[in-house]
Amino acid sequence: MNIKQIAKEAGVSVATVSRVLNHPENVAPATREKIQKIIDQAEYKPNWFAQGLNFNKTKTIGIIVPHILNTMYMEIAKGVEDVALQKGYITFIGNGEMNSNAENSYLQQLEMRRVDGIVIMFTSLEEERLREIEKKGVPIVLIGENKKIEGFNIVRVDCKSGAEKMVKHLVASGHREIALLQGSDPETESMDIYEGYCNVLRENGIEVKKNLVSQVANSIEGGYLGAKKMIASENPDAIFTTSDEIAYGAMDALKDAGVRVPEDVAIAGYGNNRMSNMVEPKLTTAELPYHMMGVYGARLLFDLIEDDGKNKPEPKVITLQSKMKVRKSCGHKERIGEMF
Amino acid sequence: MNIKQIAKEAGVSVATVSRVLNHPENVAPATREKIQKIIDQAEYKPNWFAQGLNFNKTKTIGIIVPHILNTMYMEIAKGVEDVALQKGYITFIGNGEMNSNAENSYLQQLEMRRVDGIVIMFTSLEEERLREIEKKGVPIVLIGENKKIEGFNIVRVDCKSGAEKMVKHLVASGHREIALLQGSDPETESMDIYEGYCNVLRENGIEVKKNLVSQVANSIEGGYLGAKKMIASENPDAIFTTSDEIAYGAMDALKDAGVRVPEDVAIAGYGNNRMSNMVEPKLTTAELPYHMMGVYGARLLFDLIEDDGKNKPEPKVITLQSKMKVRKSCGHKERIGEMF
DNA sequence: GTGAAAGCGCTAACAA
DNA sequence: TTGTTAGCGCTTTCAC
Repeated sequence: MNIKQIAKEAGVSVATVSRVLNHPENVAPATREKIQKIIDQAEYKPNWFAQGLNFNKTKTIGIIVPHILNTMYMEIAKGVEDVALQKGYITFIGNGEMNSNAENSYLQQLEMRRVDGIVIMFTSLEEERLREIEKKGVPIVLIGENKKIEGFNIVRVDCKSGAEKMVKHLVASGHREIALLQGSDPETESMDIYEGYCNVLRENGIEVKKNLVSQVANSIEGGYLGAKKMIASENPDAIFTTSDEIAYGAMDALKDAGVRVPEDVAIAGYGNNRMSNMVEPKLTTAELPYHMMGVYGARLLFDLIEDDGKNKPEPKVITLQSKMKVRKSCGHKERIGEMF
Repeated sequence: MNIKQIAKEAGVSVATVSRVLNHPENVAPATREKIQKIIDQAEYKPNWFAQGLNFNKTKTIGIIVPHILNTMYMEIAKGVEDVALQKGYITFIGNGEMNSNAENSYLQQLEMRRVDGIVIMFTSLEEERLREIEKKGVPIVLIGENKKIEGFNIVRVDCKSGAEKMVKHLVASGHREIALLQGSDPETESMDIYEGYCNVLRENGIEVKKNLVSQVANSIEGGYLGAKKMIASENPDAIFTTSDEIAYGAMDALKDAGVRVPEDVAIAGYGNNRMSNMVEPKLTTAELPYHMMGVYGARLLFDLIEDDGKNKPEPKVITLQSKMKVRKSCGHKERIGEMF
């Protein structure tokens, strides 16, 4: 069913049908209703391609996530999607696979398919590449910081102060030998956490010991191996990790080594994964506002998309804060952050 | 940059340019190379819409998942995506939100956007609706069974025999008062598990007690509440659940009630979530071949897409088996299914 | 208020 | 081997 058939059936020209679709106010009520009725009962939908060819808009936005199996990224994506859907847009979710190759080829696909905008999370792409896309008129918003990239609209989390809160909590709980298991990606976040960690230790007159800081893979396995190695040579009384997954692995390593958590060693994570109040003991961690990150990111994007292009506004930076979730793994008596 | 400009620059007609794009073998090598060079350095990409208007193909497939935040569904989706990407297709992932309304509106979007095929997981849609889409020429493949729907290509898991294996294991471990916490969706799976559960009990001369079977929400919370209620009135020595999430909740409820797992009550789940060997005690469960479900689903779909349409083959049903993961929550001595 | 027709960028049938 | 041109389905300008 196409516009021609509708026109024929209604005894009007295609132009008139097109008008009731796009500018109904310019059509006489009687004709409009007659045509609309035919459209409705034929369940006629304008051809997507033909429309695109004219409008050059797809009402589609692309999202690139570092990893599709990571719930936190998907929560951000859902935030983006929620806003997009509400605006009548649909989203492509692409798996960045944590490497710039995959990101790149997905980006190319999105570009080819003429998406109206792109949200990229924790990208490992070069600034140069992003500029290229942007220059072609496709607005880009970043979620998650990357120190090597500047001048884009971005939603970031203040990891440094998040880490500071956490380390302060550990120090206040009597810990002094605080180890840091640092995941390698996202790099910027990890480094910010390191900074916050150092700040608070120094403020409290605690020496930052090189041996207590260790780089590990950002995964359960990475945490397991990192913690195992750490306790083999050092005697931390607390372990702070840059992700909850690392913390899970660390917990398991301690358990296997017969070290009690939190009695012997406290553990604190970062990210508040869904499972962090299911592990035993429940994990103290910092909650990131994932969904809101997506929502804000989408809003930034739509500001760009809906911009008439005349005024080139300064790129905006939205900084969100994380929130402490104190649970049992740090030995706190109360169990804040209940099951539900 | 469009095909006309390329043609002009190369001093040929648009047809020739179009040919080097689509049927390069029909172009004289010299012209072909000259044109190709111009295409390359101009980074010319054919207009998506114009191509679509001619081919009426999008090289896009739609995936509808029940819930975007559920890793298992996303793993299946990744299986689909892996195959699709390899074939040069890109995927839309749509959030079904566990209800047919959301599924429906997403489906409509996919249809409008002329996707070449659709994979729907654990759908709650009516068969009627699916037929409609199919009739419009969009191939559909189902992943996850729905007893109310028949006659589609489908990938399913043999949950009944999976449940039988599990209950046999529980019985063999000396349990007789085996409770079943049954999540309400996906409904068919849940009912198949129930069937398997009954079968094995009967085979072993164990009465199926109504009070030991309880319907709960398919979530951690559902499991928590269900287990809490169950142990308030009954004395099960094992609890089998239709999902790992329910099992997590049940574990927590027992813990809160001072009941030891597995010493007092064994717990077995279904699904082998990523966290199931991180909870304490590690959860005995059945592993479903998520990724393969997606891969097989995609293959079925591409069979349909690539079909010339002449022969209408019988819809295929692919049945996959789950695999026991025996861990500590059932009191088994060995810890099969290690950390990694 | 409505219709005729040009044009969006491309493909492919037909002609040369 | 290459060019000319109709046509994919729609929107919109320009006339009436």
